Amino acid sequence: MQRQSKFQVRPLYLQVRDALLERIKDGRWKPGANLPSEIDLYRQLGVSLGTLRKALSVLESERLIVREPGRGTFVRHHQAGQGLGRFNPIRGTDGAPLRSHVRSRKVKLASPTAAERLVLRLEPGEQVVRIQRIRMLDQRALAYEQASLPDRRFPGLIGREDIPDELEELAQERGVLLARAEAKVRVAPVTPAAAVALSLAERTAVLALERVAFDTDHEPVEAMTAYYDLRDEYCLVDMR
Amino acid sequence: MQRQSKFQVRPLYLQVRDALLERIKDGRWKPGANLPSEIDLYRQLGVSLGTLRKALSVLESERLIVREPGRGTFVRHHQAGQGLGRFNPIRGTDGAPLRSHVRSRKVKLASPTAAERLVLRLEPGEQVVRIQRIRMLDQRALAYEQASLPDRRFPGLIGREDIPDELEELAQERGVLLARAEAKVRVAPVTPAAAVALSLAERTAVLALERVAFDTDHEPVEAMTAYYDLRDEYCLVDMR
DNA sequence: TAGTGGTCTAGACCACTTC
DNA sequence: AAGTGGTCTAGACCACTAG
Repeated sequence: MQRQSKFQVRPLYLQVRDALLERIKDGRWKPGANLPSEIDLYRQLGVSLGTLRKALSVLESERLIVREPGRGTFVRHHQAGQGLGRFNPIRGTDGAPLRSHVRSRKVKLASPTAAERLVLRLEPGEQVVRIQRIRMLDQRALAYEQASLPDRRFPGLIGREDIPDELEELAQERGVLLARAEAKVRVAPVTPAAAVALSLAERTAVLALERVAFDTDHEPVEAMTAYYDLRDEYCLVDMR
Repeated sequence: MQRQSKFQVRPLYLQVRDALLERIKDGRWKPGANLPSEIDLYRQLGVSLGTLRKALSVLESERLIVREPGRGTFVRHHQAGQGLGRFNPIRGTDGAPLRSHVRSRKVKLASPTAAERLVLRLEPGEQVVRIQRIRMLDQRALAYEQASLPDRRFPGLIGREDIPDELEELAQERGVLLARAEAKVRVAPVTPAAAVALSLAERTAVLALERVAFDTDHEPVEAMTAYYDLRDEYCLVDMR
């Protein structure tokens, strides 16, 4: 590691963060794994305890690790079956993430739209995997969504029957570390396909959500468009 | 200050944070003011530099201060005329906060609804100040909003002509430190009053936003309901 | 040139978990 | 009893800003 010098250098604690992140990315430390203790780590890396701890704090604030006093430090992992994940803002009456299930799922390879090329930063000729889902809340159709992922990054999805229904699960399976997602929420008439899926009259006004998810390198991972037929549910926005 | 002991004690750096926050709240350090240097502060408080810096980092992450290397540490303040503030999620086509102006403004004292009593945690008999606004984007009516604030906390608003149009401005004027806001976004038919204000047909589906803003003590400050007639604008949700 | 915040170190003690 | 992460200290050097 390179210490601070009179030349511009990424601070040591960020270099340490990067080095630790690398070990998570390359699979040396898998989701749920227990990291070495802080003492082992700072000796191993040849930095001071304070610097190591600052690096760990960054990873913690990025929600990539969790620290448990007395127990250790662990790579964060997505728990399946917790309802719509961290990157879906729709909440139930009680404010909790919705526990929906997917009824219909279609997967196909396609050429990206101009919008997808842009937000997913695709090279000319790159294809996308499109996944269409109908999400149910008990017996009611809640949402019609269409997610697009770069085929280059998610190969082998086409024939599969057991594609995860949550972005978080799929990302974890592929070792992709999600960092952030950004959604644009609008009121819009349902598209014909969504109207059929949700059993709504044509052009009924629904909540339309366009989401883009990014990984720790700020690279776009998925672009999703979804139409929600909400009753008491709502889209939660938390501002700090 | 009380150091860590074998009894459960709020960590020293959080006690320091509280002490510094107190000086901002009581007006000793006003918005925009330059805090004493870190050296002065840690000597004055009788803690180590590391502890003081940790306290300042907390305040910085709470967006209450800004630190500028080589210049100093300052109490954050709201700049007027920056468009809809930090606690409004509506964005223009370019992703920037909207620069709207208020055309009509009505203020009155009222008895709170049951919902307001709940979210604003009002004592029996407490009154609210209700502010109705029509927000314009150039010549177009963009939003009809109704904000309710506890009269106890914001006295003297009733007769005034120059009530700030942004929550952030009003809070700053009263020395209230905003920390967080939470909004529920739905698709709903416009209310009759909003339909008139926005020149929409009755029961047109619009984006309805219910927002509650909290201060640094987690006390509710304002409850707002707004109806937006959006064109290319959208509600931005950032998830981390 | 003096003053500011940012980084980094080495070492101590603490509360908590686990065996 | 051993090991973990959390807190706290004292002191050093750095880059940057402003008079």
